[in-house]
Amino acid sequence: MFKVARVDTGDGKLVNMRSSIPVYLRLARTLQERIDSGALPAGSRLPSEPELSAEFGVNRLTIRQAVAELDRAGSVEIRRGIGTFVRAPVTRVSIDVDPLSQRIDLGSMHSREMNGSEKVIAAGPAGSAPDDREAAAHLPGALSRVDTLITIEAEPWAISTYWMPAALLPADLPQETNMVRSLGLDLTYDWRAFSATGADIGDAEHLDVNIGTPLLVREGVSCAPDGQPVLYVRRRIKGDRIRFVLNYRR
Amino acid sequence: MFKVARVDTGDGKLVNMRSSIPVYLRLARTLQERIDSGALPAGSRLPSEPELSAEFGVNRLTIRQAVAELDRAGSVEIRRGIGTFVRAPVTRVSIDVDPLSQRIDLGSMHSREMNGSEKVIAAGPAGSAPDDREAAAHLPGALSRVDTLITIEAEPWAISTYWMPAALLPADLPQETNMVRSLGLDLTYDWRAFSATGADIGDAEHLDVNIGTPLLVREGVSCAPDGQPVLYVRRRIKGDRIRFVLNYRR
DNA sequence: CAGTGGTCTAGACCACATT
DNA sequence: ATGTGGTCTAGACCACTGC
Repeated sequence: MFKVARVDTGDGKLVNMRSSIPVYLRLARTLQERIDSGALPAGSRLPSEPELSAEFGVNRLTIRQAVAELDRAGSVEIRRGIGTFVRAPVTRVSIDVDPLSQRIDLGSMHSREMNGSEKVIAAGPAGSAPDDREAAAHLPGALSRVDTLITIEAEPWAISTYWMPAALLPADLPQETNMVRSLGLDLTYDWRAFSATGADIGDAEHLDVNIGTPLLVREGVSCAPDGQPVLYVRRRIKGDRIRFVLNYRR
Repeated sequence: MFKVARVDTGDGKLVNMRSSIPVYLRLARTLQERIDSGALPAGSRLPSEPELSAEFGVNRLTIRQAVAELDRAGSVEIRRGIGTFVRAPVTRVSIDVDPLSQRIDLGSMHSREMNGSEKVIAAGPAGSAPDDREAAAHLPGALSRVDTLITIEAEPWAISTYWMPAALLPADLPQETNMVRSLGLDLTYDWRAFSATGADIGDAEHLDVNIGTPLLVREGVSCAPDGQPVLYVRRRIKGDRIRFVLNYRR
């Protein structure tokens, strides 16, 4: 029923009836419609792969391809050994940020009675990696680089990378730390930027997500009291976790 | 050479030497290392799938699985019928935003001498979809909803969804428009938020990207001069395209 | 035309979670 | 033990690109 329509050209060869849209995509759409229509409500289990394979008359791999699309779209959650389930609409934690001072950060999570920590993954001199080179465009002189993993409630939440003049990196940086505080400077924001990216292999490993998972990127430069830029930070945060809110209401 | 190590248990059965990390992931890492090391510089073509299949002694499908990971990680770009190429580091368009007034938006692209347009995809009353329900939490009364596609230099760039009290939707909304202007109100920002998400099936279709592609989400509520919230906007922007910069320097 | 990546099949076995 | 999703193979054919 969901097979590619084929016609016999007379010489015994079978040719596709070029509906052009591949089966796995039509399948993904069909399943998404069942979700949207309520036939498969949030939390419910999809039929197993062999069941779907039988129902639609296509190979199990084709089914898997369709379900993988729904997974990437965030419509379903695949649990190995158990089944595939319809996701409930995400609710993101909102981080309120004053548009002017911005003095609130992920650190504000601590004040939310959430059990968070920041641990150093790697520290050392910056090299010639693409991101090292970008950092060099924002800060003067030779740079050091520190990578940290922010964990909240025992779950990895974000990866931060800090670049700073080599002289500023504390020699005795503890493995568990609050980077900004450990620099011992009163920093002010120069600029901050928001963008989105997919998890690369390293991100995926540390954050325990699939490669390509959407991440919210927040980066920027901070200045020392004398106005000199001394810190460039790039933070990649699990995209489905968080929302930065800027309030303009007076 | 890259095959799963197996041992004969004596009864003729072969059992995996549980290196536990699947072949396709080890392959992806190997290829990523070749990219990072410069052995495969930006712009260069990877060996074709049959070539990689022969080199590593694994099935072509396993190769494809590895390359697909690199694609999702943004490391390579697959061009059908041509080959797979190492991506250059992305450079994003920076949109400067005054943290206080924020009176700049995607509309600022027009002033950048870029050829942009906003076209209506759909318009009508809001239903009970999850996002419709969220909009209802921000605005009073019965809502209308307008979906638009923002195109710049003939390439789809962003999808916007606007919710507003039904009375406010212009009856003669042109197919090509500037939504905010066509409301004919002097709006001020109540709040704006940034988050990240993966493209769903509809997003992917309109933006011409793969399902799950990271998108930057910018949403918020605007108020009429009398202070009443009258517009809720949610915009999904191709993640690798753009960066919102908030400047704090005085 | 030849070469590239894209889709699909049938079948095997594995890893994980529950019963 | 059973059922779920995860990995891998061998082989076929298709769709697109460039020569």
